[in-house]
Amino acid sequence: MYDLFFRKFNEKVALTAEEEAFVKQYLTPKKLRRKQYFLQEGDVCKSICFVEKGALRAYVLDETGDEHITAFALEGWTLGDLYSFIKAEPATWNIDALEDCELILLSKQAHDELLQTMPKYETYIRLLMTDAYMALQRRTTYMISLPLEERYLAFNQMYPTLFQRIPQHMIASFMGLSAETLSRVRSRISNRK
Amino acid sequence: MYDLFFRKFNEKVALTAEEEAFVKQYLTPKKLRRKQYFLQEGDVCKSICFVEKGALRAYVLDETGDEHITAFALEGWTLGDLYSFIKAEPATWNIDALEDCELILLSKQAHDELLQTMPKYETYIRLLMTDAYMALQRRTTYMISLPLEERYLAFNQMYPTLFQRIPQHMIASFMGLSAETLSRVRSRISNRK
DNA sequence: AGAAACCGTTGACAAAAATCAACGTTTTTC
DNA sequence: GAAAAACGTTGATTTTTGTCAACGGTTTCT
Repeated sequence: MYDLFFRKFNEKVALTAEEEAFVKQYLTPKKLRRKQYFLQEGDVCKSICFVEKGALRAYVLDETGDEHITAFALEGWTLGDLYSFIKAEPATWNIDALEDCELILLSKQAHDELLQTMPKYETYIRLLMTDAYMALQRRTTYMISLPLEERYLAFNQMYPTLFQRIPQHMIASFMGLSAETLSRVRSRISNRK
Repeated sequence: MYDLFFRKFNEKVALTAEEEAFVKQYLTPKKLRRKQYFLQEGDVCKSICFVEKGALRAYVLDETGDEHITAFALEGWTLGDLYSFIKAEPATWNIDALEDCELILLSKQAHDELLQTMPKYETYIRLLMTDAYMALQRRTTYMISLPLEERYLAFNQMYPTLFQRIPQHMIASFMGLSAETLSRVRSRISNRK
């Protein structure tokens, strides 16, 4: 159940068996069925979740009620409305399960206590944030600088597993496009050769 | 010269006078004239810079040679091609000075040593990364979910000083728009009332 | 197993944004 | 201090993207 979580943790910061056991005390497993919410807009994001199994998406609703997907999370990724989590303010994101999920939750309280008591946890979080920031920076750079077809190819290469598993219209939403436009971009790409 | 740097540092993590002196050893001041490069695409980003005074921008060039601004930095902000800095790979960003600048440089080596020797520095970096990530997340959320006029207003509110100081066509580039489109968006907003 | 919902694609059309060109003003440069 | 470059705006036009509608083929639900 905590397998992947500690595998990922150890990739960043090596833990002894005792340290793993210590961290484990603070974690809460949770299962989520497809379409269930992990977080709803307006609620405070009290935990961030690590995905052991399954897939999640985060999205916001605009004034006309349309969904705009802001993030995905597959196995090995961590997701939450970070702003809401850190500042304890109402979330602007909704997060729900695209598939049945096994999650590992880390509450704000657990997070704060671990930061206080365990330097290795702080290192883990620092590296997690750094990686997340670099990935997001790359994504925004692509968004404003690459034409559609190159952008699709770049994103596809950046998140290959994602693009196989997630419906196209959600990829479109994630890229800020209509489903029809993405479909046409894809057909232009296949007709290139 | 190091005034603002330590002010910002202390806002995140309080330092004693001795600790400040210790950190100061690792810092290098640098002046940059308007239009000078801090970083050029292809070079490795060997330092990140803290802006004591002045303004910088980061941008990428597309296949047709057009500039797309990915980030700005004013007084109190830290800037660099983080991916290049962390991974020691060639930068994809260019960074240059929009005004004469006084910068404080932190080299990769200094960064690594401070991380090893000074837990408070790691905390500072963790908080810096967290803040940067939250800001970037908000920016991307606005990018894909808000219509142009609301997006302009939201960005304006998010970076009020920036919008006063930076030419409109750079704001447009930062928002992924042509200068003409932004100009029309602005005139639509003023005609609202 | 059958009905309903979902998915990806295509076509026709409308809306939005980019492009190109020109302009009067500032700001910079030398 | 004069020339050149940069700036923001506007108009006309083209290109890109969104929208609406329809379709056949899944998958999901019960």
